[in-house]
Amino acid sequence: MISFDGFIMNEKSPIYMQIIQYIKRGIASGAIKNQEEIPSRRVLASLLGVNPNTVQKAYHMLEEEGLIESRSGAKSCIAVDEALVEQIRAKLIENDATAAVNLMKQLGITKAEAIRLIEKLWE
Amino acid sequence: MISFDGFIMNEKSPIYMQIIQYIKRGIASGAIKNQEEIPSRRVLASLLGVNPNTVQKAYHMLEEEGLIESRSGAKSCIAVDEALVEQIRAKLIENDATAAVNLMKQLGITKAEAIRLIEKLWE
Amino acid sequence: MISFDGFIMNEKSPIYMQIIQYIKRGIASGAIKNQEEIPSRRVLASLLGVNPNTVQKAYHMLEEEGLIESRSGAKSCIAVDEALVEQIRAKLIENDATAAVNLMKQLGITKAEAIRLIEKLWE
Amino acid sequence: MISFDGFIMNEKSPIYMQIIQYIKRGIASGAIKNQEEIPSRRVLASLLGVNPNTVQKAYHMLEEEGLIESRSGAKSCIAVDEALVEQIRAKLIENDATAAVNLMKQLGITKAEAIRLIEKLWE
DNA sequence: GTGGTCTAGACCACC
DNA sequence: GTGGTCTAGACCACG
Repeated sequence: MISFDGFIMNEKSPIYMQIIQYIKRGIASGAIKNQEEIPSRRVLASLLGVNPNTVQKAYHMLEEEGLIESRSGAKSCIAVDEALVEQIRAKLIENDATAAVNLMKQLGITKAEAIRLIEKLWE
Repeated sequence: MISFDGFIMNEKSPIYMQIIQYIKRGIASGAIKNQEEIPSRRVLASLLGVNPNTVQKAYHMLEEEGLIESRSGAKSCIAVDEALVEQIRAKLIENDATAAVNLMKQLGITKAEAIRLIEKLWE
Repeated sequence: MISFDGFIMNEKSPIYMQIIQYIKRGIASGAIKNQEEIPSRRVLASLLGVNPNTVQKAYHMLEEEGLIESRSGAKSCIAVDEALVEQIRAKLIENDATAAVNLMKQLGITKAEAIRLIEKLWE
Repeated sequence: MISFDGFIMNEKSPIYMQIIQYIKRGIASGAIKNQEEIPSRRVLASLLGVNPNTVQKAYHMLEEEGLIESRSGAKSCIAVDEALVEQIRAKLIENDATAAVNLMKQLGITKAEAIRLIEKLWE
């Protein structure tokens, strides 16, 4: 069963999108494995303090992307293969790095300073 | 006159909020100086390809926060105390970089790969 | 034993409601007679390809309306007074036919076309 | 502007579906013409006493079927050509007639009686 | 208990 | 004012 312990909700983006991102990151990082069970709408909704429909929307979109399999009355589970995992991971990494670069550029930092900062923070 | 060259719009948050964030970050980075002029609603709206009302909303909220003031029809930007600006800037940079580092670590990327990625994306 | 041969399921209303309507119409038409036996939940469920609980819900509501009664484990169907049944039937037929006529008139079909269509669809 | 004077809401099917049916029937019967303006979400919602979102759902599905054109900030209007109108009309007529035939069959009426009834009710 | 759908209200961007 | 989206709560069919 997927754990949502590390999930932190912010107000910047839609909740259902944050759930999608959390699960995608989990899959990309290997923390969430194929055929792993996901919490039901109600369980996750009460865990996050949101409406079950918000969770439903996230799950539905993940299902449309082929990352989840749902069967009415049964538990839903993750359905990804290795190639898909790698594809998702590559896309997420590029997005994260691009966003960070843009923010730092905007704050007037130089490339050299940025790299030094990354090196320092990595430890 | 404030430049909006580095402004990149996303669809995740309201546009007026993105404009506010951009100006706040500009002040923090020192790119926007005290008493510097800001584009009129119409000019910025046509520059960003959005509705003048959207720009108006952003300016109005900045005005309420005391970061902008009207002066005989034209608007100008008020920067806060220099030392404070630098302090805020350092904090923002560290936050951004830390967030990026954490996200990339979570996806299982190595430090060397991360730095190579940053260099490539910086142009 | 009540026959469900003519039962056609649609997706517009709840299944249990369709079962209730079918039995009520059967009583009105005289196709279902007083004290006639109804299929058990399981038999009807497998016949219609639905969940036994769905049939159970329909039977329960019919029982509350006094149209069905339990008798030593088996269920039987209670028809109301003969004259009343005929009266209800005439009214239902007229309603159905009037509704169909109005809909088709509204769509600009001629009487002759309508009759030809009915003949064709009747088989 | 499309009139909803003759619209009567029932509880048997979803409200948004009834709105769709009403508009489709209007198009099929010629009562609603191409390029005709449709009421805004709010106007129709307050007219029918339902939530604007329910109207929105109906309009959205009609748009997906290519029967409506929406432009943000502007009025929406009907967008159908002759061939499409005839296609919709044929489909609706068949559905209505089939439903009527099934209901009457279920009430134990004969084909001859049904046709006599239709003829009588048509006047 | 499970997932699926309908209705509702508030907020957003745009004209 | 317009259409579009997010969140919410209730109900349904099914196991």
